[in-house]
Order: sequence, then structure tokens, then C-alpha cells
Amino acid sequence: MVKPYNQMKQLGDNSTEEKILDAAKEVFMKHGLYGARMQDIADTAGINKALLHYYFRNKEKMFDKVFDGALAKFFEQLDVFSNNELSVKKRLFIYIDNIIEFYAEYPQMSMFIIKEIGNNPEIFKEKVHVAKKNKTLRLIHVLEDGMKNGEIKKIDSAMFMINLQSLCSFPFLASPMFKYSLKAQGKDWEKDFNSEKLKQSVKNFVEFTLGK
Amino acid sequence: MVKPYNQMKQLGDNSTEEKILDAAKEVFMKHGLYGARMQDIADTAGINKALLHYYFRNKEKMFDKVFDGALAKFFEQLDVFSNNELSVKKRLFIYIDNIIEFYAEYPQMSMFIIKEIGNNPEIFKEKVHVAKKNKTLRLIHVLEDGMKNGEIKKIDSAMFMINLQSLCSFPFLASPMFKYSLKAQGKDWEKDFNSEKLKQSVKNFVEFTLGK
DNA sequence: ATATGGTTTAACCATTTTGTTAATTGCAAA
DNA sequence: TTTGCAATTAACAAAATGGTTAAACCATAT
Repeated sequence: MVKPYNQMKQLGDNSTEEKILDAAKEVFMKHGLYGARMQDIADTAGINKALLHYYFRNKEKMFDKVFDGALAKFFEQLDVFSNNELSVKKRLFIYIDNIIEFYAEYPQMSMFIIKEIGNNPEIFKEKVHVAKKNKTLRLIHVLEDGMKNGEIKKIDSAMFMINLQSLCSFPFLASPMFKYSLKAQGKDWEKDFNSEKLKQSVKNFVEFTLGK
Repeated sequence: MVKPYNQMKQLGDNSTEEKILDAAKEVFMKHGLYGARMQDIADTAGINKALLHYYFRNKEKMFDKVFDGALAKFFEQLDVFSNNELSVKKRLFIYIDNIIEFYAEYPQMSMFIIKEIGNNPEIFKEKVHVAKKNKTLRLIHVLEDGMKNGEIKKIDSAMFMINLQSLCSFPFLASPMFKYSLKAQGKDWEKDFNSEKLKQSVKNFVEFTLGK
């Protein structure tokens, strides 16, 4: 017998499973695997704690689901580097736009991933292998090609990547601190910071560092 | 009766209280207040769990002590901006040297502080008030003075501060990720990254951004 | 109407974790 | 040597937390 339409699993809307996943994302991002409390997740989702186990069996499995989703989205951002039709700088600019919009939506993401790598490098390795499938992490590779064919200046590609990631992700991660710190100096985070400004600032950095 | 010398509180050396505080710092930095386990702290310090309560009464009070210490050291780094005898750039370069060495020693510090601000803005406000006493947070103030008297280029001071903090603290925070990511691209974190390189890189950024 | 089966809940249980207590150790003053 | 007191410990109690169960709920098919 076929189930009626409104009883089928409806992910993406406000089905219970989705509510739980959203709540879990929020709480896990804030407190990590150890620090998160099942009751806290249940309260955030507005449901009974037993339902968490009904849908996800246990805490670790739930965490895995959240983490896998986060990781997949994270790696999607790297796809642009595989597009060899575009110039190195063009690819970098697109990446900057995408990754900053991504972090604006998931400010805790990088910390979440960093913590997980630290806690469990082996499992992470395996997950990444699944997540990226046949894609490759090409940022550095693309840079070094660009240097060889004279498209960009000769730079320290590893340090460039580190600087770039720092500029793009830390502002969102540290927004509570910046909010506070700016207010103490007579500035206003909401006014003085936004994604568009940051994009421009990072692009300036890239232009200065790679431009010939 | 006066206590014998070797029985007086000896902070700064390997007294029990200090051992506990060091262990607590390590564990709290790694897992946060919720995620940290008292037993884990006791094991790390190599003492009985009951001693933790003997010295610090309970988990929260212990956490407070650790956090207060962290905060004080963090704010110390800002003192250099009060030295009006030095040029703006000179002060920035000194700050960069200091803060990067600081983060090299306490890589989790910024995250620790960020999380705390997020969890409890009011208490943080109060703590900062104590920590900075009559000092003032001057980075932005110093920059705007420098712009007025033509010492540096006219820039967006808030964004500059955000970029600067990002470049200095994120690499340490995210080192597990960078280690992993670089390895996947045929590089080696230990070889390709060190504090001196980072200092130089950040100074280049400052020179480019502020230099006339 | 009633039966069916997925969904949701309150009330538990088992384990982990925080916190306490009473006894022991070790060291210095008398 | 004995006494006193802080430091330390093992064992225990209390609270918090993850996980289970059996019953209630509710929409639909018969």
C-alpha cells in the first residue's frame, strides 16, 4: 500500500526529522559532541527527548548526520577550482564570494570541522574521502600552475592559502568578540561589517598578493 | 606562627594549585566548560579528583579562574598601543610579534574567549572591565589618529582590525585543519608554516594596507 | 465504527559525572 | 617523640545525562 502524500518523509520542510536536525546542528555547533546535551537539542527542537532516539538511535549517530551534512556543503565550495576554463584570479574571486556567503550562513562551521579533525583524525580522513569523492582539493595546485605559467606572482602558496582562509572564516567565527571589541571603541559591528565589505577586502588582499 | 618557606603558597612553580590550573587550562581549552570532565583534569594534573574541589570548590569556580587568567594575558598584548612614543606602524609590528607568539603558546585562546563571550556577554563585560582596569583598547583609536596626521593611508579601521586579528589568530586555531588540508595537497604543515613566516606575512599585509 | 501503524510522550533505568566525607599522610613546631 | 594542621586520598552520595519502554495519540484504510 502506498502512503498518502502528506505522510511521506518530507525533508526540507518542517518535518520533525528536519526540526531535530536543525536543532542538533545549532547545539552541536555551539558545544561540540561532548558538550552538547540531548535535552538541550530536544528543547531547541520543541519535542520530547525520546524522539531524538526514535529518529537517530543515539547521540553519536545524530552527530554523524549533522557532521556529514556540514562537510558536504563545505567541500562543495572547492568545486570552482576544478574549472580550468577560468583564470586563477577569477576562480579565487568566485571562491571568495561563495565561501564568505557560506560562512555567513554557517558561522561556526569551520570551528566545528576543526574540532572534529582534532578529536578524530582517522574518522575524518574517511569521511572526507567519501565527501569529496572524485573531486580534488585543488587550491594550492591551481596556484602553483598559475605561478609556473606566469599568470600570477611567485608566492608561498601554503601561506597564501592560510591567509585566505583566515581572512574569510575568522570574522564570522569571532563575531561575538568583534561585536564587543568594536563597541568598546565606539564602533558598531552591524554598521562596520558586512559580507560585501569583507569580500572586497579579501579580494584586495588577493589582488595585491598575486597581481603582477 | 609563621609558615616555613617551602610550605607557603608557591604559585608559578609546580605547586599543586598550579598543576591543577595548568591541567584545567589544557582541558577547558580543548573541550569547553560543558565538555570538560573533572576526572580528566585530575588525571592530567596527576592528582586525586577530590583535590580539585579542595582547591576550587566546584567546576564553575575553577573555570572562572582559568578564564580570568586567560583574559588578563590576552589584554596585556594590547598595552603596546598606549605607547605614543612609537610610530603607528612600529606599534603594529610589535603587536604582531607579541600576539603571534602568544597564540603560538595558547592556540585555543581566541576560541576560548569567543565562546565565553557568546555564552555570557554580561559576565564577560564585567570581567573585561576588571581585566583592563584603566587601560584602554586603543588599536582603532591609534589607527584613526595616524590617518588624521597623515602617518598612514586612509583605510576602513574596523575592517583592518578584523583582517589583522584574522590573520594572526586563525592559523593557530585551525592548525588541525591546515595540517590535514596541506597534507592532502602534498605539502607539510610543519615545514610550510611557522610563527616567523606568519609574522612576515602579516607585516606585508600591514605594509601594503597602511603604507603610503 | 474500528483496526492499523507510524508518531509522540511520560515515566523509567543505567551510567556517567559532579560533589562530599571521613580517614590517612606528611611535615614542621613544640 | 608527640602534637597539630594542611594536604591528600578512597569511598561514597547526589545529580545530571544518555538511553529504553510501554502506553497514548492520531491520521487513514478497511
